[in-house]
Amino acid sequence: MAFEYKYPRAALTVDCIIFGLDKDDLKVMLIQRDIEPFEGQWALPGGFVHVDETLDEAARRELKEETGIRNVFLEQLYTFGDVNRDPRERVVSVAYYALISLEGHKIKASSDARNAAWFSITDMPALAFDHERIFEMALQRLKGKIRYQPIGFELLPKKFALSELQRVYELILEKPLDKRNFRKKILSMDILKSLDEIQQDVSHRAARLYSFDEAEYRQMVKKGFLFEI
Amino acid sequence: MAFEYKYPRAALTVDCIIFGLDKDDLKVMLIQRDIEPFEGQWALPGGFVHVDETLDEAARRELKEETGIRNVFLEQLYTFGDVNRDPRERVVSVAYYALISLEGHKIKASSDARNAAWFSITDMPALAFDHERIFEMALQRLKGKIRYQPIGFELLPKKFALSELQRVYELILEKPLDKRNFRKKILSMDILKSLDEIQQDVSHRAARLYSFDEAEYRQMVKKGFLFEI
DNA sequence: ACAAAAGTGTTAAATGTACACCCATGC
DNA sequence: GCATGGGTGTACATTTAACACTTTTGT
Repeated sequence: MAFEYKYPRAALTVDCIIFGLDKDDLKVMLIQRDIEPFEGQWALPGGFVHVDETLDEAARRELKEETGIRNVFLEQLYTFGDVNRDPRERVVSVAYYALISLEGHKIKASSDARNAAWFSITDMPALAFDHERIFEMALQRLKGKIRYQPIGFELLPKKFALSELQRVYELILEKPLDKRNFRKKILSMDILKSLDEIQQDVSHRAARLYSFDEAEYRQMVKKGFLFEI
Repeated sequence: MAFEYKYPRAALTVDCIIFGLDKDDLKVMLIQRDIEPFEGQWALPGGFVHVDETLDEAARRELKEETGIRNVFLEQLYTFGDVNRDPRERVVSVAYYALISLEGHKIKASSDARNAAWFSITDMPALAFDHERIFEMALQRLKGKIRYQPIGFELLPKKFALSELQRVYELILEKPLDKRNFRKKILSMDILKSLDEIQQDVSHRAARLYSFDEAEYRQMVKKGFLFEI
């Protein structure tokens, strides 16, 4: 069976930049290609958009297939449509980025036989296609967005210490932040629930744990609140 | 001649939200559809992406065909890919938004026979397809972006008065701004060139004209400057 | 002379920034 | 007892916000 059109059509794919926080390291999941073109090179996970699924659905499907993870932060980044970005034929790719925590649950890197691995964003290999450009744009988006949207939490487990949150910001913004000022600012927003729990298994004084109060945040946004670090 | 593929492929289009500033009115260009579906309804200008042009090129081509204008601010907004957004078949649309000034040069609304017109954003008709959603997102983007990127100038002629710039901000942010504070802030950034020219043909004291100093702005950004209103 | 918008400074309040020590815990 | 990070307050600097009158020009 074949499908016929009057004019040539581009193939449509989604590519995912999956950011995962692993202790003090921000990492990205890459897959080693096992076919030409760019055989053996690392690339962003992705695949074709089915004709009966939305773009978001396609991205979530890919994400699930590659990492087994559902219900994570996933947002459309940009659509890349240079004519020769794929040497085989015209391929337009809608890029998404996801934020997940690698702490606690082990995130499998790929469900099938393909070679997949996490790379620190400071130590990336050469990437196939225009994936370096996609990666750069994702980093820029993350850097910009973390300052005025509460997405830093998405890289942490549900329950986290303030110092962990601070480290997320320092990693992404690439500059040190003052501990007291950071705490003052983030707590003054009243979007964190202070839990009656503390860190476990640390070899020093255990920190109090907090969780992001999304319901409260939404309420406040309705009333005109603007998150800003 | 026909083109055959193993799997069904979505059609790929670009849609443009063309914002034009007309005195105190922010307007959007719409085209009245002359074929089904949604015949007679208003829609965003747009069309198919050719297989040998990039997405940006497709958007600029559409823009030129509809308004005759080149060299304007044009930026990708978002890609819309709901399965049934077009009742005929699967169509994925990459939306772009453009900012232009309607002052001075008369911008033709459409080059061909189609019925095209400018609508104030506060007085929009029902739109075809999911174009209302696209329009809403474009407005949101504009609202957000104008605060931290120097794009307000794009809605004005090259030479403009500070009060005109202020009105752009007031229109888009939907709130009044203090004249003295606004001037202080924008002038303190040193991204405006003060011209030795004044407004012509106004029936009151003529204001000094300014122009956006893009070269200077780029320099400053390199050194870490962040535009913010 | 009046209508319309241009242009101009000061003050108080709020916010941001810099900074250092004691505390609790595990080893 | 010492190493490690947790937790806390204040003073100063900067930024924002509120506010009203004189000037210029065209009619």
